[in-house]
Amino acid sequence: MKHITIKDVAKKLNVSISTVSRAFNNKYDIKEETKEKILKTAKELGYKPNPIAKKLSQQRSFTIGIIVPEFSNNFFPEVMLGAQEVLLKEGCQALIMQSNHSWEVEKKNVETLVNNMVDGLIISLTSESKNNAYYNDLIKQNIPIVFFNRTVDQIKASKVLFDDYKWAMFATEHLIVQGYKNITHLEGDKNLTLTKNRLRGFTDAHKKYKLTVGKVVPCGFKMEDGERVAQEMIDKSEVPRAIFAANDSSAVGAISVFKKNGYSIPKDIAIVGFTESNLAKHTTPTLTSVEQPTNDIGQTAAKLLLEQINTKGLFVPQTIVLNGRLNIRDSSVKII
Amino acid sequence: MKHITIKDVAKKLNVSISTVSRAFNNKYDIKEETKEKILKTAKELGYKPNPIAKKLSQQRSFTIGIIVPEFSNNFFPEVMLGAQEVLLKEGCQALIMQSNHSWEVEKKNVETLVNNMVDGLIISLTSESKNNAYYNDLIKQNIPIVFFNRTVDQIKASKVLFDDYKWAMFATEHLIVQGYKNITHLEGDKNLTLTKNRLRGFTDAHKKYKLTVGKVVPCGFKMEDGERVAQEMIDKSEVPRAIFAANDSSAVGAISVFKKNGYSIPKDIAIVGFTESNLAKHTTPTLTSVEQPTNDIGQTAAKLLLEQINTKGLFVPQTIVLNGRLNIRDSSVKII
DNA sequence: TTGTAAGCGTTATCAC
DNA sequence: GTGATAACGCTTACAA
Repeated sequence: MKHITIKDVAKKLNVSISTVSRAFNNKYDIKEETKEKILKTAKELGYKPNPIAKKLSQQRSFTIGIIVPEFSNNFFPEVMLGAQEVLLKEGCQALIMQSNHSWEVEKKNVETLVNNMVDGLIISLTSESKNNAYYNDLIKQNIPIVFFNRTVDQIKASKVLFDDYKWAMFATEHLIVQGYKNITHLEGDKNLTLTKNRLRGFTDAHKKYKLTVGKVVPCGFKMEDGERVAQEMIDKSEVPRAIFAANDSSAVGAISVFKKNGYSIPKDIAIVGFTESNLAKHTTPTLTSVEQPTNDIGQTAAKLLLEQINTKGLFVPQTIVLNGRLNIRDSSVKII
Repeated sequence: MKHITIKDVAKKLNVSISTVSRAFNNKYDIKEETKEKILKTAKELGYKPNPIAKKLSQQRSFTIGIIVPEFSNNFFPEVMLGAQEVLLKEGCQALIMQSNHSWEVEKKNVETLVNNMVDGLIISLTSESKNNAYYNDLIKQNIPIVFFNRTVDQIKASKVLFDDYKWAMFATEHLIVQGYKNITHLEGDKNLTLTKNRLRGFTDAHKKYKLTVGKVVPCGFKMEDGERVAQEMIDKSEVPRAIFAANDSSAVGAISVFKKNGYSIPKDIAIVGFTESNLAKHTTPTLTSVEQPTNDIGQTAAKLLLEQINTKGLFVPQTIVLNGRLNIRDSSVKII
């Protein structure tokens, strides 16, 4: 497969390659007439600028890297879609990699992307990642990075966050005001800021209503985590009256184990999820959940990153917090 | 951010850049001693080969592009994981793009990847794609492509397929042998081979048992499609006794509408899905579904592609058909 | 075994 | 306005 190059176009028209290059990059003076002529024959010849050569020459790739822990949950795909919308408008391309919940893979992905000269990175950390120093180093090397949702406080970079505290509080409150006592929180992966914030929302909701804070059970974000924890609760005969789960996946996992063991939702156990997934509307009962503005998160992260890239250095890290919504469904309503 | 280059290493050691290059590419003669010396100081200096320059110079990228219609369903992420496993072993990297069910986006993705000098492509077509000519052109240009699952007959390339016919037949048979009559098939997106094959399996299962073939309703692969079709059935009072759905998503969509309208599954309507999703085990009732060997599909596609890349030209397109499994769950059992 | 130099397809800095 | 030409970082004949 032979690529047509700028040279072929130049030769065909008896102009220099620099003229052809100029025709494709509006920033230089060039006679309108020759420009059109070049553009026309370039199209005829099927010329496509080679981005690789452009990258090498410009030391800039017009590509940004996106690293997410997983694709399986539909949260991340939706965020990426949002990011791609704004990147596309700026002529940037997204290079997507998944770290598959492993810090090693995440680090390797970062290196691959940096070596491939991405202009910047949009990252949501794996649950495991503890290497803030690594990222702070990268940032010191002037590699633009924006983090979203899964991040840690110690990293000094722009961030797009969801107010997990506030919405965890709302979610818990929703259970409390309906009169549920003995509410247990299934805690997400530790050492993520969002996990701490959701926990804080959970406890503060109790405090607000002057209730003793419910139990907190380490769980995780996967269905299997929810299944495991629910099974443990049943085995220990410590099944709570209501649950505020780490996320929808763990909630769904827990629900299925509870139901299998004869518990009825919400009659025996009320349950609220987090991070509205496409599951929520289709489980039985339908799942109450906090909806995050996925598309908006992606768009905001991309905008922030592009801004940072274009202002080279003299920018201040920003943290933008976005709003959500509590979708109340059958899994949490009080049956009288 | 200043990258350390081959030059820096060469200067430091007073050797030529070609020697340094050779030290990193074992194929040339080079004194073991100098090689080690170079590798050592390269590491000290923090030298990382620049893949962009390598691509430009070698006209080969050691990157393969993967294009899928979507990430939302967990079928495609699992396939990609499988592909990445084998690619990684060969020192290849995967560049993933989603076409978001649009032929225009798919075409643009292909162009982006080709321009970025991917060594080959692994593609699952969007439902819309009708442009076989486009792909046949690409193949004529010697761009290695392997298609998986979603493909059309007219494209002359290697393919990794699932025997949709066989497993659709098994799925339908499973309903028939339990005594269900009046079985309706929710048909997937038209003009995909797999849709035709599933339909053929559906009809042939009926023929095998000398039954009149059930109704076929055009549906699609999304939850909304299932919801829409179920609602139409209810509105027209044409609710069947059993359903073989296009896939799990459409099955789940249909189930939720039926349940909302007072139908009981499987008592009133038995239902079987296709392409085991993480939903199947967690719906109520749990969903009978055909499980596809996702990881294996990815691995096989990647192997086929690498083989094709390495044998440049003198290879024959292969079609590999993989096997699956019917997971029988509550949604399809006969209640006596 | 090592060095020299041309080339990969662009962009960018000079002249003219 | 346009054309040479030197980068960008690497590979790879060909010489030495």
